[in-house]
Amino acid sequence: MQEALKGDADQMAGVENGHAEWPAYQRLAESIRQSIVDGAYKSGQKIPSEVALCKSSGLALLTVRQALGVLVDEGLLERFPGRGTFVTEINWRKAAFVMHGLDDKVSSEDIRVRIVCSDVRRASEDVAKKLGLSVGEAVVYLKRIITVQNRTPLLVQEGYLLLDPFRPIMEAELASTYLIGLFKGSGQGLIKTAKMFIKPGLLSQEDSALLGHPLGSVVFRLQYTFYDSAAKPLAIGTFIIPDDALTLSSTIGVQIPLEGED
Amino acid sequence: MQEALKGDADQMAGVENGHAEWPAYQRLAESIRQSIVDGAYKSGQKIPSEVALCKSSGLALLTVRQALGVLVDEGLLERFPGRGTFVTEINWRKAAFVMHGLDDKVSSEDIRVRIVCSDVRRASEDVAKKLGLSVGEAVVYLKRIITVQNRTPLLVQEGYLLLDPFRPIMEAELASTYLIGLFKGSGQGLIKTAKMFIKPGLLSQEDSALLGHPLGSVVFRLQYTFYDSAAKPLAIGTFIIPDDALTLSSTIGVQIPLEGED
DNA sequence: AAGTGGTCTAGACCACTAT
DNA sequence: TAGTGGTCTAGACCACTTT
Repeated sequence: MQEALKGDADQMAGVENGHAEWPAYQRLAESIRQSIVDGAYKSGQKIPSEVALCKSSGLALLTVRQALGVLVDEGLLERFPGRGTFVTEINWRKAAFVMHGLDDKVSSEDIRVRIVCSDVRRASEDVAKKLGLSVGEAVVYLKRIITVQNRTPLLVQEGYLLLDPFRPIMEAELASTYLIGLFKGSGQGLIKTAKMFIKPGLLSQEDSALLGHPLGSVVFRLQYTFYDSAAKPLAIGTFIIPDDALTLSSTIGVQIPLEGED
Repeated sequence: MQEALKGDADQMAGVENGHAEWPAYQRLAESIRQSIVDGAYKSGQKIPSEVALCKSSGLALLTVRQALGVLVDEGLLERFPGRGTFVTEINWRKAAFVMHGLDDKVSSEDIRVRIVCSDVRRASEDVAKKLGLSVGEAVVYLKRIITVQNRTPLLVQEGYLLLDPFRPIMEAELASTYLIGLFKGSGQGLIKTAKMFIKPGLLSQEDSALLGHPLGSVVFRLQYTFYDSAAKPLAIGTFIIPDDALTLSSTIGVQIPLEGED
């Protein structure tokens, strides 16, 4: 029924599995992807319309749209109503970077959280502004160090939490791996949004001692703000992460498997 | 025809436009999003099935699926065949960071590229490995500084290109804003993939002079590898970017508009 | 006016998971 | 066995862009 696809089938990389058939929309997506790689569809140029692809592939409109959707998600295609579908021109400045190296370690069970310091402080101008408080209001200051068991310390966390007078924070909660646990009981106030920024930084004397890294090493400074469902900030702070503990990587254009990294 | 949606309509934030009607799948998505924010659908828990949502909304299956797809893309929902659809538990370690501050500046037309140094060198062990060459083969070394007109320098680029004996590189090409121009003529060899890593770094004496920043400032080091359609590396190098010229930011969970940043 | 993508319907069969 | 999401069909109307 779909003889037009037979030609595409041997362009596929993953069909050799035998009894594991790939869905039609994936096969079509791979076929178009190959046309982009080959240069048949050139960067910035228009590719055949949905209807044309329906005819050439023998697939239904929705299936063709599904295939195109895959490639749009991959950033290979851009679609414009009334104009057509175009091959995205590669642009390294539009890259999105994902974090590696932390999740596998931190999500493992043998994590230890050590509280370096925790007390109630008066909000400084900066902290008050970021937490939506008045200067001088009470906040919880927190400094913790997170270690994978039997290993060198992974990161330092330093930040401020809202002080909820109706629910004092327990010492045990402060050692929770997931900061979210801190806000579980607090009324509406579960974390619904997190905003983060990454900046490069230098290790301070205190933090270099805590992390066992040389003074003046370069680090990632991951600044966060956690919000509740009413978009009210609940917590701000910074994760201080040695550069060897975290990788921020990105692949744009046609995805190719990454071999050994350094 | 779709009276069940009327109740959702006033939960919508963007309907006040009047004659600009929102599509049904967006309205349903917003309605589900609100249920997550309100806590009606709790983190990690299962939400009603597609069929149930069809009935309660009066929409067709595909439209419901489209709405759920939106929320999956936003990272609010996760779907598992045979089990159901669940509210994603928020996890800051799964964040993806996008770059700001460069694109608006670099894409503007008044960009100047100044070549600090460019010559043919013998590939070192490291360069040879990354470009897939043998040690000692000839490569083009390149150091450029990129400036927005009448402003302080934006970034320094330092890297190595494959030397194509059939197509000598022109001086004018080396000043191209888009490095891709360098590979336009070179046979098959248009850039099809870019892989990048971000690390924190310190400004060297030479680069601090070029950028007009104090020695020892912290910077982003954006390491890149550009590949052609055969996954052969064409160019490697590093963009050295002062920390005030680039922002890496991420929002996870329910998206809320970001007000003034610092 | 013709072409394009965006939205939407009303069905269908399948593989997988939980019971 | 029942429920769930994944895939797929064959239509339809609309807003928009280009000619």
